[in-house]
Parts: sequence; structure tokens; C-alpha cells
Amino acid sequence: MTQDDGTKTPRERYRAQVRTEIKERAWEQIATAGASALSLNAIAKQMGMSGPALYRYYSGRDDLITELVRDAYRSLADAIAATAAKDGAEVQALAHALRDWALRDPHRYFLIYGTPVPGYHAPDDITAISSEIMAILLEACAKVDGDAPATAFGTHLEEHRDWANGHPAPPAALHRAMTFWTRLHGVLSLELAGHFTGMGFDPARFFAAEVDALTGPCPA
Amino acid sequence: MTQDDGTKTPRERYRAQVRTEIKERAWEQIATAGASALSLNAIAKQMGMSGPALYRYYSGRDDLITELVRDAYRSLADAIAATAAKDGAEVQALAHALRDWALRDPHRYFLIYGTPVPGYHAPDDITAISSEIMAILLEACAKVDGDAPATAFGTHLEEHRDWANGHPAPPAALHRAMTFWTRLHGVLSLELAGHFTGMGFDPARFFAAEVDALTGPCPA
DNA sequence: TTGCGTTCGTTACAGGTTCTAACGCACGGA
DNA sequence: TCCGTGCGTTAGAACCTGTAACGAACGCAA
Repeated sequence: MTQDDGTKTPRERYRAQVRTEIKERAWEQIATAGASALSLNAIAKQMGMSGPALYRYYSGRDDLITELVRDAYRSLADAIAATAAKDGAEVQALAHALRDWALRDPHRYFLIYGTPVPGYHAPDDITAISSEIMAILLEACAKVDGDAPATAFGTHLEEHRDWANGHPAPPAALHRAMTFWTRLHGVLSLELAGHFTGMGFDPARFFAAEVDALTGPCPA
Repeated sequence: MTQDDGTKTPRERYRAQVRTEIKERAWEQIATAGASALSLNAIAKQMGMSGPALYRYYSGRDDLITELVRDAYRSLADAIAATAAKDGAEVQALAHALRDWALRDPHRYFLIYGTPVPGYHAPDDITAISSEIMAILLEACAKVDGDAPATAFGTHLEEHRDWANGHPAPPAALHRAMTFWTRLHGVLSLELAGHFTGMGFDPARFFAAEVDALTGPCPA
């Protein structure tokens, strides 16, 4: 046989299949009741199994949620990387890719950028995915701010650029990347949280306006 | 006697006192373990009472949390109103008042602007407090953008200005108020959620840079 | 084909939560 | 002084997470 499936033994194949089905049920549950209401017991019952059986596949609730967060980051990084490869890393394209991804499943967005769980710390491989995304963003900003003058906060970032993972972006690009992140998160998170409902205006236009302000030459 | 205390009968006085003590314990608990881990049982045990006694004072967990959200909004509105009265509603002053308030208790900030609970809808009196805050912000922005040219999104807001509650702010002011909200929320929420930890730069400088960009004349 | 060990799913249980129901007591207004 | 309202109690149902011990099935190897 071909070794297409990656995993080899039937047990591993079965185990992987059950793990993904658990995650699918978990996403459904999160979409309806939120991440805080995620119940291993309910997932098991829904799959025709009884309670503690799931502990063969995930060591606990935190373990499952960590896996979901990892998948969410991975999905976002792939979406961003895909548009970067297709549109040549235009900043506007990245922004709208981010919004499309967030609107596709708001709960998935909040799993990453929502209210943090007090005791929880993400493992290293997850933060690594996060810096993948940042690298793509920095690349796009560097193309725009090739020789833009450094802003005040940009020089501050220049002095503390360990987070850029060695990317040779100029200060103005570092500044633009950070404002890209925070401004778009600001609009998106308030929109997804429903704080704009009933206000009457079009959130998409607001987002587009922020993207325009972001890609303009002014104070990035 | 004077009717200073508002409540009259001793029973009402006692009831009010217990209700506030419950809320104090709840805030302590939220500060250490987050809102999702708030336990009525633990609060009761901490107060020397046993479990269901609290249901005399709050009809359930949701009722208590709603009250906490109301208090949080009220506290924010008071803080904003205080600086508006003191500093004459300078936009910068409002921004830093917001950050100070948020840093004073991050969990309280997330209780308002964090991940929304799927089924939950805030009662009308809470949204009323929210528009109090917006009114102050609009007033401050109107002083800045007295006769500023309308932006594209500003005219869109002009056409859907029901959320401004009849405030006679010009389009540029409407636009500035919304970007004030989303941009500062963007920086603040990511900072409070810990997404900047380990990056090395100073979040306060980033916030200040965004405030500067916000109060500048460029694309509001 | 026949073992045999690993892994799976089960039930039983401990301890936690929210919330309802029914009971007794004690406080306060009349 | 009396009596009703309101308070706190215990008991219990229905959930939840997570552990422990048991039996069965599956797959690899001889």
C-alpha cells in the first residue's frame, strides 16, 4: 500500500480519526455555547460513548482546548500565508484575509484573541505559529516602508526587536505591522462581540476605512 | 432621623450590605481566577454561609454577573466623566483615563469588552451607561473637529447616526470617536491579554503613539 | 492459526458546581 | 406581645471534571 496516510498502524489511524471527531464536536459545541461551556461529557454522549472514554484521547479539558487553539492558529497562519503567496503580500489583501477568516467563525477568533484564561500559558509550538504570521506581516510592511522615515515609536521598536525574529524590517515597518495588528483587532473584536449591533453603520466600511488609514503614508 | 441612607427599613439595609459584600467577594474571585471561574458556592463558604443562601440575594450566577457588568460600566463611565469634567474633555486625557482604568483591574475590562457569552444580552440600563460614555467621547471629539472636512466613512456614519443619540457632532467627529474606541481597545485588549509579554517593547509607549496618531489631523 | 499484550470502553466513585424544595428560626413592624 | 416576612439551613436532583479498576476486543507475532 501507499504510505499516504502518514500514520501506519490501524490503531493509530483509528486514534487519529476519533481525535478529529472529538475536535469537530468540540467546535460545534463552542459555536453554540462558547468555549467556556465546552463539556467533555456532552461530547462523549453525543458520540455514543460514555464520559471518561474521552480521557484516552485527551488528558483533560485543557488539553483539548490547547489542541483547538493550536488548530485555530494553524488555520489563520495558513489563510494568511495563502493570500501572501497569491497577492504578493499586499497589506490590504492580508487585512481582508484576516477579516474573512475571523467572520468565518468568530468563536475561533476569540479562542485566540479573546479573554485570556488566567492560569493558562500557550506551549511554545503555538507561539511559533504566531510568529509565522508576524513574519508574513513584517514582510508585507517592509515592502511598503522600504525607505520610510522612522517614527518615534518605530525607533523604540527598533531597539526592542527580538520579537521580529531577526526580520530586517526598518523601524517604520515594525511600527506599521504593530498598528496593523492592534487596529484591525480593535475593529474586528468589537464587531464580532456584537458591540456594533444596533448602531446602524456598516462594519465592513469601518474596517475598510481603517485599512485605508493603515496603508496611507501618514503616521503609520 | 435623616433619610440619608436611602434605604429605610433595617431589613433593606442588611440586604443591601450583604449584596455588596457578595459583589466584593466576587470581584476578588474574578481578579484571581477570572470571571469564568466565579463560584457562588465558594463565595458563600468564604462568607461563612452555606451554598443556597446566596440565592436570596441573587437569582443565580447570571444575575450576579449582570450586576458586576453594570458596576463595571458604571465605574468606567464615572472615571471618564470625572476626567472630562476636570480636563475639559481633552481627547488625550480621556484616552489615558481609559488606560488607567483598564490597568487598575484588567478582569473588569474584559468583563465589558472581552469574549461575549453566546446567549447573553445586556439589559437596557447597561447599554444606557454605554451611551453615556459615548456622549462624553463625542463631545470631546466635536471640540477637536469643529469644522474638519468630512471623511468618507464619516459621511457614512452621518447617515446612520442613531447611535449618537442625537448628539450634533460633525461627520469627522463621529469618525474620530469610533476610531478612538476601536484603536485604543485594540492596543489595550492585546496588552491586557498578555499578547505583548516577551516582545520587549513598552506597551505604554505604543498606547501613547496611538493616541498621538488619533489626535493628529491626518485621516481621523 | 493461535496466543498474548496493548489499548479501548465500560462502570463505580469522589468531589465539585448550579439551583430547587422544604423546613425552622429569628427579626421587626404593628 | 404577637405574627408574618424574610433569612439560613439541610436534602436532593442534575450536571460537570477526573481517577480507578475491570473486561473485552483488537492487532501483532510466533
